[in-house]
Amino acid sequence: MSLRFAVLSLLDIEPGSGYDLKRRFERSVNHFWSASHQQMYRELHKLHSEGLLDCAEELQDGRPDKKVYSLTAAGRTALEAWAAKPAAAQKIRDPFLIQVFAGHHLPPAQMHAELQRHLNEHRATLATYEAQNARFYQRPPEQQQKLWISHQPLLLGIETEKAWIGWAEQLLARLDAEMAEGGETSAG
Amino acid sequence: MSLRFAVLSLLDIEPGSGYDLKRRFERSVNHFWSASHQQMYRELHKLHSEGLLDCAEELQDGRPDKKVYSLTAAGRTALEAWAAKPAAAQKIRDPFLIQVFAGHHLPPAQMHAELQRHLNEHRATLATYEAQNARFYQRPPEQQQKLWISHQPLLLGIETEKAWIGWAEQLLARLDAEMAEGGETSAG
DNA sequence: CTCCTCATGTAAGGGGTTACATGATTGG
DNA sequence: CCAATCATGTAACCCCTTACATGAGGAG
Repeated sequence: MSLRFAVLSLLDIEPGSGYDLKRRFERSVNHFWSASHQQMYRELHKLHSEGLLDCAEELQDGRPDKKVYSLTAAGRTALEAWAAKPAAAQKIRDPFLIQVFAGHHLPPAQMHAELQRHLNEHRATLATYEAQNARFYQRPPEQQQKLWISHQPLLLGIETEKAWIGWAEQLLARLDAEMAEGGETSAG
Repeated sequence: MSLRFAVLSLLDIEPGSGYDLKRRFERSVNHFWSASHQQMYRELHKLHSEGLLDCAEELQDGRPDKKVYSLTAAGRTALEAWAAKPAAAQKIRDPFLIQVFAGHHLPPAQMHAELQRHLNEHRATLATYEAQNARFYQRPPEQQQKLWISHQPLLLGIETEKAWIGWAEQLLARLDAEMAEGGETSAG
């Protein structure tokens, strides 16, 4: 039920094709939602068949034709109704944490390597978030004021990544200590 | 693919029925994974049919009989193999953030109320996590040492909830300012 | 008498992933 | 020649959610 409203939200800002949407997902809402192109196309067909979207075929030469979707009045109504509807709070759901939970099945050195790999990934996503954030603050002030609420999820993404990184660093330090202890010949 | 290993991890610690597992999920791994009883039963059947679990029917009187599952040698092998297998880092995926992103469709007062509701929920889950954490530190030291790695996901849960709460408080403050400004008759 | 706990399941539908399929244009 | 970009789709499968179904025993 969430994807359709993410799609409606983006098409409300600016109409576009499935292909366009996929890229806009990657560039703008990636920090709280993602979807494959198949999901996009399926959802667009559904929304169109339900009368929430208009579809205009745009013929191009040198390039494949595309279908540009935009909200109908019913689509806008549906979006507004949903925006006001209370939703349940989301909980973490991270497969890697199952691995950590079962971490005693792994030698500390290997656990350390895995964690380090994840830490690098999270540092990289933090960097992209901060770049996006910096770009936001380079926009003209009136745009910043208009878009400030849409910008808030990115700030949460940044804080969450920082929390993850802090946690991983502390865990790595502890694993280092554990390995040093295990590797010692006598002293305790 | 994740549920099966969460199930194997818990049954590796102690065998149990589907019903048992459901409760153990709620009490112990709830901060990073959850599942309904239907998922449990389905997964247990599958794991059993694949030879990763043994099943012993335990007849009880005064209560319904139960099926107690435990790992086979193949199950333990599968669990260990999976524990060593690199997994992709998880990204946030929160429907509420789509609502925030589309927040301009909502009057600030209503947005404020919704946020406050979510904030309360997150504060409540933080409280339960901290209670769980306190209980961990009341265990005997040798258990703490043995289980320290399995305890780490809870620490991440706590940090993540704190980050969420901090973010929401800052957003609420900003919404307050916004509403005060909008409610003023002249001064600005 | 009603609700809760214990204990297991079926069925239907929605959401998401992965693989396969097509076909022109541009860049190295 | 190979790869990437633009652009849309089908098919199969798995995972998750929700609703429905059964039935005994204990607490209020």
